[in-house]
Amino acid sequence: MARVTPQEYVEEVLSLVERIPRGRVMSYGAVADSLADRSGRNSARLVGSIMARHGGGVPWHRVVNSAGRMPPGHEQEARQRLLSEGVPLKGEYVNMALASWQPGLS
DNA sequence: GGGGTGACCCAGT
DNA sequence: TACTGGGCCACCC
Repeated sequence: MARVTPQEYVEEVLSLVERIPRGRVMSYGAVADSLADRSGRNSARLVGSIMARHGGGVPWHRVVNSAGRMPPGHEQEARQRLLSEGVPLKGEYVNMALASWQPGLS
């Protein structure tokens, strides 16, 4: 498969995150999986690194880990934003069963 | 060139 | 619920 450059991969990740609808979320792993075919990469850890470094311009709070936990150091802000978008929360976690989204889904 | 680190994930214990 | 081990891949010494 085509193995895009690291920089192109960053673009792919960011543009996908931008497409996550209000009130829905995606896990790092789901993002990695969705881009796997196109990018030749499938590393949730890499997506996490990318969000940490380049997530400033996208709705980063709509990306959480597979358990629905929010990024360390930003729990408060993320929780606040998710809440205002109507994302179903279970205490400190996002209710992934209800909020998870993936491209192709309406 | 080599090794540690991290906004991760999954299966197993 | 919590911890471990193996896999992942770019970044920074």
